[in-house]
Amino acid sequence: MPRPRWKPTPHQLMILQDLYKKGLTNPNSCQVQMITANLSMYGKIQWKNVFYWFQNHKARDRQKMRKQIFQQMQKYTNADENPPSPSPSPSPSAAVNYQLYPNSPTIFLHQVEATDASPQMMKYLWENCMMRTNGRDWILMKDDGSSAHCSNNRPIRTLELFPVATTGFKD
Amino acid sequence: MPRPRWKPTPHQLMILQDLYKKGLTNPNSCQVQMITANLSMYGKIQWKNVFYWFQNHKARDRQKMRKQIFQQMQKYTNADENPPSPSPSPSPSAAVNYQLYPNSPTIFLHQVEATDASPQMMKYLWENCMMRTNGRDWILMKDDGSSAHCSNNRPIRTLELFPVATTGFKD
DNA sequence: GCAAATTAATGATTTATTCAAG
DNA sequence: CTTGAATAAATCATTAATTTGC
Repeated sequence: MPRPRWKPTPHQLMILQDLYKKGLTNPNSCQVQMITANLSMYGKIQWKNVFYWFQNHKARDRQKMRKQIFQQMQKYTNADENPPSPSPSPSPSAAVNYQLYPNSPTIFLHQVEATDASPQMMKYLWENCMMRTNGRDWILMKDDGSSAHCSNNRPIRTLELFPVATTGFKD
Repeated sequence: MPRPRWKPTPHQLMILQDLYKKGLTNPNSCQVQMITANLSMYGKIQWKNVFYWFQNHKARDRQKMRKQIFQQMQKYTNADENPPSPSPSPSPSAAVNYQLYPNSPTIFLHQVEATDASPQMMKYLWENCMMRTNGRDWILMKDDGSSAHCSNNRPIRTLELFPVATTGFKD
């Protein structure tokens, strides 16, 4: 009865993590679409899977960071014995400077360099998304994961722009 | 430079409010799509406009309610003079029972009856969405509002199912 | 009256929390 | 316990009301 959840293949996961590490933490819908298209070569995947992955990854990264900071603070406040440093007070309160709502500016792709996510993908993302950053499309996919062409006069072509040759990766 | 915001026409607004009042406070994506299709007869509109409208409307409804409750509490605590009722204490703390995360169950459409949003719409929503409540689609539209057919083998037909005759409403 | 200045509404986004599968 | 999925809350940003000084 319950629909099975999507589970990224190792290769898909690696690409996602790589993109994230390279600075793409908040992809717009166009970028999500491109990523989805690329990753779909390695297994069934939908737009929303990618979308949620970035949402969750960012949130939990942040969570982890907060937790660390909290632990640091506790360490400093609890341990009355030799606070590790007498240098100009890297005080606990400094840690609170962690910015909660940075209103993150659009991440530009030149922050993202060559990656497992193929240079072609980077090129495509740059040329087709960032160059018209104002014209964000909303791109749709059917829930069953079928490739759901979204034709608005001329269809949006995506997959054929990515390398089709095998990468030697096993899923 | 800034893209203009969508503004519901009076008729669109009336339909939205009507649906909301009738109990449809949390439409799923399929329902949003159907509503969008219907409303697009009365003016340019996109999927996300409808989606956001319900999100915001619900949130601000809730906000208003909380505010009222707060004011009630203040009234009771500040005014030492004759608390209006001696009945089994409709105490302020009772108000706090307001459920923050009700994990709202899917609103079923039979809660929604004949409405300004045309019986056809209701029928369609029921037959095409609720009957396969597990198969929520993600439906997409281009950001420019163009009608962006989403063809997955057979195209999704929507508009022609709604009445096209004028309703006598002025936008 | 009537604009410039403030404030209230509300559309659009992002972040935080919660639910639930595995 | 981890993490995909979904909803709620917080925030940003633009437009409409409204106020204010002339």
